[in-house]
Amino acid sequence: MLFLDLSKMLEEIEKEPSRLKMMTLASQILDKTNKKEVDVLIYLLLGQFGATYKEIDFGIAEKTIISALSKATGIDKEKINKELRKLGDLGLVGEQIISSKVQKSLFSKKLIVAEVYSSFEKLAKMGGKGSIADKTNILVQMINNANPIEAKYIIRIAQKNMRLGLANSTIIDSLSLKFLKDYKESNLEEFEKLKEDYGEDVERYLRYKFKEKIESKYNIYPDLGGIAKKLFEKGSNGLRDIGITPFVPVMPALAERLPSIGKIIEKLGKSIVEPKFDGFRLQCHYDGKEVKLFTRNLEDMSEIFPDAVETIKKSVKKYPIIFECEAIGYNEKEDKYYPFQVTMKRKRKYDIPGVSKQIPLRLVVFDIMYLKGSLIDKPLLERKQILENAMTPNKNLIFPENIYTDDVPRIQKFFERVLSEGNEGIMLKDPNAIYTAGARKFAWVKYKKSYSSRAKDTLDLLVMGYFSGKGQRSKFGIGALLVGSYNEKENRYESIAKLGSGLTEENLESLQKALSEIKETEKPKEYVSGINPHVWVRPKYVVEVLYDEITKSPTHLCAKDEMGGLALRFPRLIKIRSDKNKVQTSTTKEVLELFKSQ
DNA sequence: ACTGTCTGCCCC
DNA sequence: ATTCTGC
DNA sequence: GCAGAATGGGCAGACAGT
Repeated sequence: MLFLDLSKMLEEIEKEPSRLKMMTLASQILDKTNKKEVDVLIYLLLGQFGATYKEIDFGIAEKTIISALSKATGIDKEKINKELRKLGDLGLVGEQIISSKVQKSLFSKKLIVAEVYSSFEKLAKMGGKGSIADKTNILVQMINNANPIEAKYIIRIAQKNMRLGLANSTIIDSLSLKFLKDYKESNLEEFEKLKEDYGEDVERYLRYKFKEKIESKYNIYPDLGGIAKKLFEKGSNGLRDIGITPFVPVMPALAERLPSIGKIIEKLGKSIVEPKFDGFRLQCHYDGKEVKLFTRNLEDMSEIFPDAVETIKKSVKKYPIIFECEAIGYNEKEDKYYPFQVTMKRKRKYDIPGVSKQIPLRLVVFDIMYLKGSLIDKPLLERKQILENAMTPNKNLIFPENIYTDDVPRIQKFFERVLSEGNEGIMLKDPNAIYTAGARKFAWVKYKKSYSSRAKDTLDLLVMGYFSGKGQRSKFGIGALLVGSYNEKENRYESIAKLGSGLTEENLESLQKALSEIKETEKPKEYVSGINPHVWVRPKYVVEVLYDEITKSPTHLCAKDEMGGLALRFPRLIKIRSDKNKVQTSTTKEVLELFKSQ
């Protein structure tokens, strides 16, 4: 397939707001391809390279692409940056620049989809001294051979962000639609018979059936390209032999959120309540010999946590097995867990043995998906029982404490105790629910302090500047704010966070109006900040900000004299406090006290 | 040999 | 991670 | 309510540049 033809079809999808129509358009692309290249096509649609669980990194992103674009077109980087801030997408910038440079070299050759893909594969493999220049050159070559539309999508592929408004779920829809059409063509008699039973809804019914089937396979074999290929090769039979397999990761179940314990119990009834630990999630596979560990995003971390591997080999008695745990750095001397920032240090390539010793991992095992066969369709209570019989706990591998109840005050007490022990919050689980692989369902609900509508953990912070936005936000010229606290002693404002979550279009519109009138060309002298926003503004506006935690920061400078810098974890806008002025900003002293009281 | 910048379907 | 928006 | 797309702090690693 010509890359130009694909690009034109992608543009159709991009313009289309209705997901049903996107599905139809995507299935038309599938109609034009074959079993040889369908996997590559699916990966390109998703803006991903290879199966979800073994994706390839490019090692290039915005800055390198800007260099390439500059080198390919002769336009200087500053100009490109300016355009980027205006348009909010490098792909659009590339498209615009190429289209304004009318004359295209006579020698430019037509791009082929498979060749574009393999160029990126080649680029991904490069490393070492001079490799950034080499990668840049590959991009330059592709851009030089590209039409404006092609350039747009090449750049977006490089960023792994296609901006089509279509992702996994709609691709699965389009596969099921394609599948339905094929089925109709080859089983016309059977189809007519079904039509007698189901009437005009027969197509929707069948498509939904196909979708469910593909989705359930995807959730235990997270490779849409591979699945599409099997479908193209053998039709629905191609999926028959896909089952949960040790060493192929399962899509993790996700938790919903609700604003109070009462509401959760209303929804779930009597629940299993466990602490929510602040480490990272690990999916563990073991066949009696080898152990493989996958993160929440299905990255293979087996080499990185040798102590966890040993723990599993020592404790797990039954296999082949797939189970799930939270891995947290554990301070043996003081018998408590390290904060997340410390556990994060374990995610490394070098000095693994040294840091393993310094920050040993404890595995808190909470679910099981496989033991000599799939368990994901069994209810949680049954899975828990199987899990506890499959391994022997010890100091490095434990089962979480839990209560089984619908008594809200009792859960509240449990919640508060668990918080005081340094956990993030609690998880409430429906004892009868299956393992909802790949889905955020009300089988599990998480509850943290910051979800409560009564949460008073907000700060009133000064807007010090703003950053231009990407995509939808670029039309407002604002993507995030730089906010800070007031240091009374030094009479200055100190940055504590960037704030980009929680901003509605209404917020953005009013901020755009208000901030445009107080722009400063230079950083105001009463500001202290380690990072520079695209635009500084005079001290004037105050915003109310919710957060989960105050952490020591290497980038923000709140309380820099006392602590070297503090920042907010998960900051989000609650409201613009137009009733407050800059004098009413929360002070650095208050922030320090809150930090110490955590 | 050191430092600063950029990157990561990073981890959360 | 949290949050908003169009469907 | 789903699916998608905005956005956060902070860590180690990989290069580029000096």
